[in-house]
Amino acid sequence: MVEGELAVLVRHEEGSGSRSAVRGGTRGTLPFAGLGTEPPLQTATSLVREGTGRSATWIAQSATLTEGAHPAGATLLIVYAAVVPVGTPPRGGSAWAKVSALPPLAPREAKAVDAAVASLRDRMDLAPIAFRLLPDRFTLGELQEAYELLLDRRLHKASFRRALASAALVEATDDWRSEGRGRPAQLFRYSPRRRRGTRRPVRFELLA
Amino acid sequence: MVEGELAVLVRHEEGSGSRSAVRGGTRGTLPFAGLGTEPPLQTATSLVREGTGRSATWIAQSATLTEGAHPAGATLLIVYAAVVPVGTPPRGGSAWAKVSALPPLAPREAKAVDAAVASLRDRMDLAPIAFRLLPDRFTLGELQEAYELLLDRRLHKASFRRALASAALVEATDDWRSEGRGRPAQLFRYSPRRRRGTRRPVRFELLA
DNA sequence: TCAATAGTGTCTGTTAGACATTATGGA
DNA sequence: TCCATAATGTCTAACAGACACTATTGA
Repeated sequence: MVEGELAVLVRHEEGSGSRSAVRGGTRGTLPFAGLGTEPPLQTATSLVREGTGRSATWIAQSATLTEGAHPAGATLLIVYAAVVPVGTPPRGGSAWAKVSALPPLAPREAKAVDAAVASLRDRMDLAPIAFRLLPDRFTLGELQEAYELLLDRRLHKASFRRALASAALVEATDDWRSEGRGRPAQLFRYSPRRRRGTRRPVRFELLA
Repeated sequence: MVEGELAVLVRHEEGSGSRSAVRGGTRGTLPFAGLGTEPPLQTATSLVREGTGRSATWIAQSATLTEGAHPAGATLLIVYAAVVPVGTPPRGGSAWAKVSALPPLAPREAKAVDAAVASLRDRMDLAPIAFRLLPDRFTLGELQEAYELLLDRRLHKASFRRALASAALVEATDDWRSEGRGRPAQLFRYSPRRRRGTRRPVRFELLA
């Protein structure tokens, strides 16, 4: 997450002659490794470590793509979506690129980004992904922003906090953070207490 | 769907000597084809046609597995979940096997079934999967059974119908079907009218 | 007439969203 | 003091689930 937007780790290609020069900026590539003997989940985990110096706070397979060209010449691309907290600095010549302002990517890599973002959105109400985007301690405003980012819509503040409180997912700390003008916000920690209480009601409205 | 339960198309292996004889019944294999030049979605679509003689009413990629042995010796298995209406007869030596009573499968194929079922359950409220399990015309009781099967829980009849009516997803036909004793049930057709009306509220309760 | 199943009407507790108000800091 | 932001209390409309009831068939 960068400036309130989802961001992806990209490595900008070395300018290898005029061939790789493309209108709209330098080309980028996503973290990639060939399929070896180890499980691909382990490979993905290592790629996160190499690119950020820390472990992902959430990771899952998103899709497997076969259509479109890939820079490394692979015939098949297993896509993983991994999450690290906001503010994690990139390492090893990589950089964060907001998903709304990606550098030019190979067609298949652009699809990979779409699939990864889609899988975050699809799974966010089955896994605490929003919390994984935040540091250990956060304000409720920050948490709501993370949810709004993943849901791609505005939420009602009072409703959001009521539902959060009734789910007993966060624990207040004694610290407050002052951010410019207004009243300081209390810092919270993710500390789930309940176990799968209510079941979600059937929702027909989302069906085509 | 067979007898109110999800079922998978399996081909029972020929008894090739005592080696393949396994306690618990003959071994089975899932529909499979090697990765060729065509997109795997197209391969999956063809496999459904070969196994059922008709096109899938819904299909999507579920997972890509690398761990565990696979009968055809593949190093990697791209799993697709496809749906056909209840009552579709198997073809070409295949048979329907209820997911609760599968024949012995290779470890990776057992995982494939789990992944396919999980992807149906995960996506059912974003795609009209329950309707795809039913024939063109169905009773509301049958529809509710399909939903209960996918949700793995009982639903309240009046609530189910109220929500369905307000979503304007089905259209009544003039036909009724008498099934044994009681009052005949009216037949309905899937005929969605609304387009993404209400948004689903944030659900914290499902998060660990 | 009885039994069994389909379909509905009504009530109630819960809750999402709107609105207003208080709390607490900086300028 | 004013302003900006956090946090919270109250009201209301919507709705899920419970229950009871009517409707319509076969036995």
